[in-house]
Amino acid sequence: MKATRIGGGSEATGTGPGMGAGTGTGTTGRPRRSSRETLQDAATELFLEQGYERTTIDEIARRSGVARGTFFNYFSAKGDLLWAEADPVLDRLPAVLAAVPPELGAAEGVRWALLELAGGMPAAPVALVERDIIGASADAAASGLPRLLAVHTALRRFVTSRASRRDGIPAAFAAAATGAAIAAAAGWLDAGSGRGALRDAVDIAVTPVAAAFAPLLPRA
Amino acid sequence: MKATRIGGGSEATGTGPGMGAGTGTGTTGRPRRSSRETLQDAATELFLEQGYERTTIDEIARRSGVARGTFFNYFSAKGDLLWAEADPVLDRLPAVLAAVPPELGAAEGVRWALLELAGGMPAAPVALVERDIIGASADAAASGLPRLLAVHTALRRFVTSRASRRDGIPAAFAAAATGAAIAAAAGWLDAGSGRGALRDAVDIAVTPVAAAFAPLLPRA
DNA sequence: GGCACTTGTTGTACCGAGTCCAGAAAGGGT
DNA sequence: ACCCTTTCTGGACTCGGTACAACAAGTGCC
Repeated sequence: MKATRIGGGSEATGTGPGMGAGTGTGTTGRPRRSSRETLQDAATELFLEQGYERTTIDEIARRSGVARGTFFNYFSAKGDLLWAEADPVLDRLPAVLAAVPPELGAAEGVRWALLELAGGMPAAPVALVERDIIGASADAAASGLPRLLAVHTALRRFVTSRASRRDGIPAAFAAAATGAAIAAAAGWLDAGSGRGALRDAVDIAVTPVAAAFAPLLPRA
Repeated sequence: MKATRIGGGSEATGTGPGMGAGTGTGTTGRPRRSSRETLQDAATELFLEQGYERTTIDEIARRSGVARGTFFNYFSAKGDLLWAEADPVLDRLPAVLAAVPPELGAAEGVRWALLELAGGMPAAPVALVERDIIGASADAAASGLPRLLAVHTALRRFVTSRASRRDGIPAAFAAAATGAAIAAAAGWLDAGSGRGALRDAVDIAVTPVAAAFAPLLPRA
């Protein structure tokens, strides 16, 4: 229950204690009165009404007709509300990296995995559909840091495993690719309704980075 | 006194209210009893003794023989203690970018500015000389986010001003360069005592990124 | 129906970061 | 002496997050 959360990959994405339906024995114990979506909806309402920072967990719980403590059965932090849709996709990154076709080099592999991930992102992810919410609040932005670190860590591990190189290049490439991908995602969110596929935006941003580092990362 | 801190560039680097010595009229009002260094030293001691998270602002203030509230006259947040040496350098970035030789393109200009900045970084920056302190703590890592955003914002502004392009490429390049530079700095810190110049590490990491994006960022 | 067992919910107490503010201390200038 | 400016102090307050013990509400078994 500590889970320093720094390189783990956005734990607590599951459905709180017990994982709801579909876990082993299944249906024993007191049934859940609330649900993730209930809290999510209340929170989104409040965020749109009065902004992220000015909304307290107490209000969210009260509007959901639930005790404050119960909130933390479903979300481990206030900021997790903003990543409800994105987290399941991000959590797939290590698995996707493990599934990278073996004929690809480290750089192409990273690009492949990021595009794969972007393709799986729901069309309207995150409660921050109106991204002004997160953009305007340092607190909200801070909730993105663990995700950023998780992506970076996963990529770095993959790169160092696939390319035999011991200097700073693998980490630099991982960080640069992470940055490019996130910038693409941010721009895609900012583009609003008329935007195209996230995958294309990520492609445009990541491809040059991968191309630049590919010759520097010889096969392991 | 609000200073949302999200795109500003690590404000509150100055010496609290009044800026100490050297501001206009100079020496009027009650003289400062404590100083930034006093608090800094007490904090560093405590961080090394018991770690960053387990050290409270109360303890730092008490060891410095000062009231808790006084701490916030000198640092606007606990995390700022970790960036005392680095912040003044980072704050120079906008000015350095403004001084980029006009014959350089956007990509080369970013590289030039980052190298310039890295060259000015003190040899043992940040209280996190032993970076385990920050690496192990999500809270401590979070204090780096505003700095990261400030760097990214400054670079993005420079790139969009110097290269006429309206799609996601400028932001992607800014983010990739930021990531590469930070990865280099992190690796340099991890290298410990036997490390070379930060400038060289940043050079190695940023150059491929700049080279990749240079052809995509035609002169304005 | 009654019993154990499991799990979710509640309420409360607690901690630490950060804000706010009124009032006291410590100077300088006149 | 008396103003003026600035810092320091101490306390009250908000909010996010943790911990925990008591209670509620189901299931399965006898």
